Amino acid sequence: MVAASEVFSKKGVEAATMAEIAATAGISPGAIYRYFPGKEELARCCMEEGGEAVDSEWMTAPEPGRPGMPFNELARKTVAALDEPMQRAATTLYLERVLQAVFADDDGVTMEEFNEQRQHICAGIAARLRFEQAEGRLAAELDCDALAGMLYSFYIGARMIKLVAPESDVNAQVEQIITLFAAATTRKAVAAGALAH
Amino acid sequence: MVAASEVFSKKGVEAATMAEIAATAGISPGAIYRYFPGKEELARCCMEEGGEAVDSEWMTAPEPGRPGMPFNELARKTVAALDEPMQRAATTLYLERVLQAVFADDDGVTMEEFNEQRQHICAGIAARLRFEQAEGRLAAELDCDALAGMLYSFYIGARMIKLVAPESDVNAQVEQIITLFAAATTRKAVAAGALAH
Amino acid sequence: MVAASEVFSKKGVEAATMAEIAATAGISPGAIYRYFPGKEELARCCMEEGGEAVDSEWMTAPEPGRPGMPFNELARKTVAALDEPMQRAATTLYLERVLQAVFADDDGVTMEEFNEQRQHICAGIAARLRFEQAEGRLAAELDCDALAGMLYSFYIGARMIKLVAPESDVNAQVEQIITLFAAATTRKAVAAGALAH
Amino acid sequence: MVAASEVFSKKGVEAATMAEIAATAGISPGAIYRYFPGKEELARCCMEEGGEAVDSEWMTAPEPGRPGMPFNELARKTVAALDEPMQRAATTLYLERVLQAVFADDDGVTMEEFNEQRQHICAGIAARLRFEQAEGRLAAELDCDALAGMLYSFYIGARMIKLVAPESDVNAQVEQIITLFAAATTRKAVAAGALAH
DNA sequence: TATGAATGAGCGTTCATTCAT
DNA sequence: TATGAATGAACGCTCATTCAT
Repeated sequence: MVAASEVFSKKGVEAATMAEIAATAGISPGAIYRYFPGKEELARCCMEEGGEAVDSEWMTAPEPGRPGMPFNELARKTVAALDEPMQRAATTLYLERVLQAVFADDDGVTMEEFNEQRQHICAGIAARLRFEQAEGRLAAELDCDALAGMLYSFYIGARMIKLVAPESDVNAQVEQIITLFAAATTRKAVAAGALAH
Repeated sequence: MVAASEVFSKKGVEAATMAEIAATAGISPGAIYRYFPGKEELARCCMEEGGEAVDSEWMTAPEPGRPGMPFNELARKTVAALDEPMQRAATTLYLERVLQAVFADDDGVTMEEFNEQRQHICAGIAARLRFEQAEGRLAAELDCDALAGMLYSFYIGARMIKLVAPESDVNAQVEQIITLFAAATTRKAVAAGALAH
Repeated sequence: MVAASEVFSKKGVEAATMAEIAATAGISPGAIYRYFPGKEELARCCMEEGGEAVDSEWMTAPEPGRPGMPFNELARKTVAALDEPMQRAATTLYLERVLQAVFADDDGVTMEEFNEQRQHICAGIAARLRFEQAEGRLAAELDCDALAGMLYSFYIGARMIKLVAPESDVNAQVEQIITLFAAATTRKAVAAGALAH
Repeated sequence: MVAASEVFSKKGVEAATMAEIAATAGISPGAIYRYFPGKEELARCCMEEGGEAVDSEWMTAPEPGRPGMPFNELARKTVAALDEPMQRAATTLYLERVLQAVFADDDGVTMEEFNEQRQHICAGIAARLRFEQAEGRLAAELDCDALAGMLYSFYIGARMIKLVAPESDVNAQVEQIITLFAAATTRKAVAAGALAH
């Protein structure tokens, strides 16, 4: 619901009231419950609305015959999407949900959701990195899983920074990563060339 | 108030009640209002306490005569500190502060604090990276400011991930960065060596 | 409405929702209001349906020429009927009706219905007891009206207990009553016999 | 709370609102929660307030050296207590709770409470009846457990009838029971006397 | 006539805040 | 000054009822 996202991103999930969301949407409070079982689920839906497309693209690993979007291109697209206006709402929602999970007493049940999503995406990133390695575009000695975890952390961090400093140039940052990856690759080629002499 | 910080860290600002804070502090609920005008202000005071021991080391740029801790070592130490138990409380408090700033109606006044801190740290990181470049340990064509922003985002993201997945191996991730940096450096040396032939 | 009775019996009047009644009846919630002005009236109609098959037998007093079923037999049959599965629904509906009457603001108008029914049944029981006395099967010094009231209370109580403890052996309980009645009778005969000496 | 009992007995637990109870008690709604965890517990406390003294007296079985109150006296006292004004509230509360338990989906957890209380009281009644048998004041061939169940049902039923017909003479009914018991006893003595001739 | 989405008042409960002691 | 019982507004949510279709 666009009205819910609007109120959630302006006030936060905790501070937003169902009455205000309903008023913003131009309906009555009770009508919300026809479509969502409660405030919690409404917030979850709002959160999943943003970035789901990009996330799912990372989760589908490339294969030799079906390489999909090259790593560099997908990485650029992912961070470029952070400039979309709705990202702000998605990120604050995500942040609130993380805190809620951290403070929840449900023995980590809620946290498992985040971990599963993270693990899936990290696995997807790692698969793509291994694909790059197989294609000779990434240094073979790099640990793709650790690298994927590092990239995911960077992505999460960048989203948070965007919240506080929307002008931060994440695109330039991802270019540095791409440059580093390229440098780590060509080194071997150059070294091989050097040894050939 | 140390008692307030304790409760805020454990339950979150929203979930913490003045009654519990008072009980933890060993005083009555009413007594809190002698020292703080309300819960909100109490939370703000607790958040401003957030010390930055490691952060400050990054802020002091190295100089030729006083190099301080090498980049790699400081980077390793910084992420190693994420395994300390008190980090969890510090991170949750930090995240809550971010949310508070995002939702605050004070026209970004609170947000400025975050940005100043971030900019200082990023500047410190960039200075150290430039020092590494000057020493020939980092490829000259890398944009140190962008790289610093990327490292800061990674750090912030890693702290969040640690909250949800304490078992995540941030140390391995930072090693990948160090490896990438080293690879990007040696390439030039190797290339230079190759060209020498 | 049979659907309404079904839902009321299963959930109770308060817990039953118009939506569920409508769904059970296979119509829309709004359609109910074509036939009943509201939930309250619907409940009242369902409650008035409560048939009293066994009850009516007690109401018809025996006469010398037309003794009908003997007291003991009818008493046994009455409590044996409490084991029928449909009794549960009938009893809950009865109890809810009692509560409704107690809480109603209609100055006891609703309560009069209960009292009339109770008085008729008690009168029937008393008539049968008097018949037993006349036949010499029940001690003459017993107050049949008080005894009838006691038996009716026992019956109502037993129905309630069956609700909470379906395994309670009401048949054994009624046998005790029959035994007591018999003992109270034979005493006189024995005493008479003794006096005859 | 006397105010709660007043409102509960006038409106019923379901229909009574915490706001009305608070207003009747002359306090604010929130103040109720300082003394009771919620409406449910408040209702339970109100219910237990009535008749607890009598109940507990039945539960303590008599012993040869410590016979306690004779059965007849205690029975008379128990039904005489039904004329106390607060009994009405206690009975309606009890009735509502039974219905609540019947309709609850908690797999009979709530019902167990009623059954335990019932079983304790029935056991107490049976123990007293056995004591009477041992003392020769009650026919030995009577089944004390079944008789106790019958007396308990009568008591529960009488309470309900009092709700609908406060003028019903329960005292006269209990006198019939006492008469029946006495008759069943003396029969044997008389019979023994008769046989002696 | 029947529908079923929408209404909106009202519920139990919480807890930051106050103030008589 | 400190207490802690009391306040009371506000919340998420329900559901009997309505009414445009």
